[in-house]
Amino acid sequence: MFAPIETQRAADAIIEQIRGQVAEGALVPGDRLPPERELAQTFGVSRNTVREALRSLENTGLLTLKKGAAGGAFIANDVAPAIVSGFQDLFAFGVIGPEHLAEARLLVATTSARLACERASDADLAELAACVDDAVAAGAAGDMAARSEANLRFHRLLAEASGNPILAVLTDAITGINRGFADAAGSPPNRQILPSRKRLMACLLARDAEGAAREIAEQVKAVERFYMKELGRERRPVQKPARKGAG
Amino acid sequence: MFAPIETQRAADAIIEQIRGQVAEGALVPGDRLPPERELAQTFGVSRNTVREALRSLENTGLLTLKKGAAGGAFIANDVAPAIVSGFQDLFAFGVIGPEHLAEARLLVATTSARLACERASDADLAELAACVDDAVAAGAAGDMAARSEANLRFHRLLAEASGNPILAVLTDAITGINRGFADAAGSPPNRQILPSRKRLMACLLARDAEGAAREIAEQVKAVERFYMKELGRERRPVQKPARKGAG
DNA sequence: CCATGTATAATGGTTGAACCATTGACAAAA
DNA sequence: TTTTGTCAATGGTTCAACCATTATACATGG
Repeated sequence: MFAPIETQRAADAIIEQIRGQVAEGALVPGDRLPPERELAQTFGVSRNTVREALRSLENTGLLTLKKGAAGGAFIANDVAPAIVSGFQDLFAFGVIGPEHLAEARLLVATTSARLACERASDADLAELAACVDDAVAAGAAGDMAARSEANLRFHRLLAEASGNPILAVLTDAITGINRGFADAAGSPPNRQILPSRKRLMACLLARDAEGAAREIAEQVKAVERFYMKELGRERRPVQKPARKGAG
Repeated sequence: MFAPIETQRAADAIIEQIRGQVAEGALVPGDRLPPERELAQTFGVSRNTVREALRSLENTGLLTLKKGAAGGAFIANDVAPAIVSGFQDLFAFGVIGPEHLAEARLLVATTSARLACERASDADLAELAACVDDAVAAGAAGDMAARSEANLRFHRLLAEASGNPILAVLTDAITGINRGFADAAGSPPNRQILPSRKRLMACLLARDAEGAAREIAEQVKAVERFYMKELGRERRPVQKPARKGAG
């Protein structure tokens, strides 16, 4: 008969309104919101409350706050970092384990490779090739950090070449978590990676989707094995724990 | 020679510290942070600054703020909603299009089905079966909203049964965006969905991974076609636009 | 003894005013 | 023309106060 009362915080209501305007397309990337003091008047709240809302939206990547004379709150569409840190949080909490990560990485990488075979433009392929060259050069120069960075970038480029931004975001998320492992364990030697990359590039150029998927799957698994060995950490296959209902 | 100066905002530094404690495992879900007033003293900043940090973390799902005597800031691990809304933002900005969504949905659903065949517990299968029954009952009762909800829940349960939480989160994200379509177009009739569900359940019980994947793929595609027809919206296959480098 | 109500204290939610720091634009001076 | 100074706009932060909500302890009445 009667429903429980739920009051909404002022800042949340502001967040909702701004999100709504974005969803409707009334606010597009690059647009600038009125100054905080003006927004406070418009919404009929204090400036602190407005700030809480703006800061939260900035934190999720929806806004960029710039100080100074021509500053203000600008609409950005750089929300990928929020998704990435969301996955990182899930990992930190143990909701996602290394085994889930490995499985997802394999899935995303093979799918990216398959789709990239169908859709990669010449420019994409050139970028991928250049990235491999960078890794070679960095390895030759002994710059391990740069080499590792190039190897991670390769996955990102491959995902972009797939034409599906969702895969690119997921690749970022997975890489973001895996970077911790890479920092701790170092990267596998180039002699383990580079031949695979060469073969993969050949598959991409030949538009051989299954070959490309197989190739990157092998390589991802090899890197997994390397981490496992280096860290002595057990990255066992997914094993479902007992669940709420029952086994 | 000299590097540009970058000052970090106080609130961001606080966010970093709290995130760090969570990542280290020093803070686990359920833990309670000191009151805002105390944190302000500890960090040597004003209470408003502390609040900005706490509010941002609450907004990402890392914290839950409870008011009242035994209230405070509690560590939560409910970050999935943040990931979901992140994807919704990407969709609102047009970074992700319906065609990307359809592709991802197909991928996630088929993968979930395959893995669920290997790993689903009896309890999982029972829940899935019960969910199908719910959809039947809701359909018979003419409660379209409940039926639609049950059908979406089926995907969620299937992803959970896969044993990989990443798939569950992605399912939530995709569902979150798709819900908009479902609200606008209504759901496909049960006669289109239910036979497929029955066949899928049979595959799951028989641990027939390929059959299950094929079955849900067909069904997802059928739903896509339904939306396309109902909304007159063109959900065309992924077609890469001209890119930065060149075509 | 138990149920009910009531005061109290802890805590987040909000306010308003003030000041600082940064930034860009424009004017003034060299 | 180039440099330098000034100024106004804007976010960043602080402080002090008060309100609203909640759990708990305590008193009150049956």
